[in-house]
Amino acid sequence: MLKRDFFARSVHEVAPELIGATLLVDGVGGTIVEVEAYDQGDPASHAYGGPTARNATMFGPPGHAYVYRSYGIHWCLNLVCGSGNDAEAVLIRALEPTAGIELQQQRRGVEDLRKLCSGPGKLCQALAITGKHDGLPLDQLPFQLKERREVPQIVTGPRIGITRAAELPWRYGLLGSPFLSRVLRSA
DNA sequence: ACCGCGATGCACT
DNA sequence: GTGCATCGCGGTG
Repeated sequence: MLKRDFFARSVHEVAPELIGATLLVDGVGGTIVEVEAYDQGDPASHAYGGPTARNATMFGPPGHAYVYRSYGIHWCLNLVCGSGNDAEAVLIRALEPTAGIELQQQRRGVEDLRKLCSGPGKLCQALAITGKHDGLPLDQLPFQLKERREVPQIVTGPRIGITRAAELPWRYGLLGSPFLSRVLRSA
């Protein structure tokens, strides 16, 4: 299990190490295959411009979940990193489903495994992550984060769906995975 | 393969 | 009022 110390480092160290780790919420989830890093002073980050009610969790201690509503419809999950109060977080963008697949299919209304968790909004729907998870510690139920066993091959590229600082190659993916939100070519 | 759009909430100007 | 760290659908190559 990943402990809080794991997250108490620069988001740029933590983000690539999350590829291959296992994320479960109430026993449902899979292998992390795609993430994005957002750091302090990043114009694309919710924390850019200082603390607000929405981003308060990002300014709190590492090892906690930051969950926000996206486009009024979806939820997105971040894992807070850094030494504390420095507003760094990793956006979880895609999983390869491995646990509770039937439940995920039911929640998503789709059968195709590649469509269950291939996007930040999709995986929150599949794992039933909502605003009530915002601020919860990652080393306690309902969360379970398991360290990867082997170092996977990782591809980097620009982040997705942002306009500011879009050129920064802070998206990390598992090489060749069919469960990514979009194809990732080396940058 | 890409492009446009609507749904819907809320932080911020 | 504007702009999103999105998704799914329908249109066009």
